[in-house]
Amino acid sequence: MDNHGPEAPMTALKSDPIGRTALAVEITNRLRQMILEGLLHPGEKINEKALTEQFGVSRTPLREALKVLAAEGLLDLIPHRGAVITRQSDAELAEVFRVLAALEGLAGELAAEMADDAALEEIAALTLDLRATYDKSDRPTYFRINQAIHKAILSAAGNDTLLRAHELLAFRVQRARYQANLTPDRWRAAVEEHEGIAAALLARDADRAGRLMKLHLLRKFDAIRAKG
Amino acid sequence: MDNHGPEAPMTALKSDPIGRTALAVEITNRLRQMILEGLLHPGEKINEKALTEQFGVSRTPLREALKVLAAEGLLDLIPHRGAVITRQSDAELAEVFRVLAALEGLAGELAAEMADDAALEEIAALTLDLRATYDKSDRPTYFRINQAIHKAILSAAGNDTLLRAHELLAFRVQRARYQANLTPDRWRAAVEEHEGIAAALLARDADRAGRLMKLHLLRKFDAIRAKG
DNA sequence: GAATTGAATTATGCATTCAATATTCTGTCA
DNA sequence: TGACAGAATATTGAATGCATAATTCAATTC
Repeated sequence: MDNHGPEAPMTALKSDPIGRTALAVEITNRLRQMILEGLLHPGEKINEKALTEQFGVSRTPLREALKVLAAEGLLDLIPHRGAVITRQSDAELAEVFRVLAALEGLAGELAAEMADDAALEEIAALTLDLRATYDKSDRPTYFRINQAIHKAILSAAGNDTLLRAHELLAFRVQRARYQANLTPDRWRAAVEEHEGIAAALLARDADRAGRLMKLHLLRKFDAIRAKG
Repeated sequence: MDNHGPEAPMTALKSDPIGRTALAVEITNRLRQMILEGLLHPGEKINEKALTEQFGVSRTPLREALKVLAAEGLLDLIPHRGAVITRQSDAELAEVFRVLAALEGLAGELAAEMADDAALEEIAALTLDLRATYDKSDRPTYFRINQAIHKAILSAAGNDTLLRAHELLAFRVQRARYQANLTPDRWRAAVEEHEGIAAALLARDADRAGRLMKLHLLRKFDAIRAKG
């Protein structure tokens, strides 16, 4: 698996081979990472000067990075008053999840329609692994495999636009660290849902795969919300 | 109706009352408009100097605007080589439409679930108007009302995240001017689809409203593709 | 003692300047 | 005539500087 993770989103289509990445995109990625990891707290105001000193760059590329992150919805740019990390209300979290559910539903649908057999078998295999980690109560590995499955389905859909739209929204809920808590009931149900999805994919039942993916996301959100 | 249109997307949450908009956002909007209107052609390279002279500003705010538009997917930023208007292949158009269909489907679903009666009745009324313009073969008005209905449903969904995600993708297909041609058959079918959607909304049948909206979009795309 | 006004400070918005890379032009050679 | 090498030019990337708006803080007034 590629290990660049969220700090290098696939936006970088044609970055030149050697480490000659533009400062602005480097800063964008670093800042996004910091926000996602919680080093910068929602509601917190960003001080340009402090960051330029921390990064050792001038304000110009930093400000360009801020514009990009604002476009991604991670920051609010308030005229003459600077950038503020967007705070996410419960209501907004609900909004985002609803959209994510629709997008992942579409991913399931498209994966069932268009993916090649190998991709679907890989997803099925991962789902077996998921069950195994559940049986062993291995939470960290479970989370990893769960992420891998979702990513695999998104990829199998073969729609970069979908991938990008999903990525943007996923950034915004990642901060919620919604995976931190998982009740036994929810855990069991989630595994079963995944098995249902894998089955639908193998059966090439696009409609069912889509519906199950969507439901899976909505249930996941219900579980998060239940915790408060 | 508010008349700021696409040149002032709802990103501007807290713009200060008096006309003191930042240059960078002004330029962003102007440039986006120019791209959407086709004044800047896909594949065309953007010359910063030329644009700074045209707008009468320095390169700094212009470059910030370019970063934002690149984040929106309207431009590709190639290191040391400048910005290029993204050209949309047929494949990409198909991708975007698929996602748009999912998003509008969600909008229909949410509108049926959450909108207040007044909003739904407004949509129903607009749908009657739509039928009337169809009967009169008044294409320009038809297009206007059609747009208004879609916008009204999106708004009725009461999900700003959905609205924003939709807006971003809508920008990208707007350039296709897919409304320019409309066969008699397709036109009739579209009106009927809209009536079905309005009925589902009034019946508060979220599932049906969602499915019909999604289908409506997919059919619209089929019609575009048929033309080539 | 709390509130308010105005000066001092700080931060932001934009323009300008400098540096590095890419592109174009010109002359030479095959 | 066409291809190539190298200089000249243009363009992009980043830093600095300046103007303006916002924030802070102290002094004054009620």
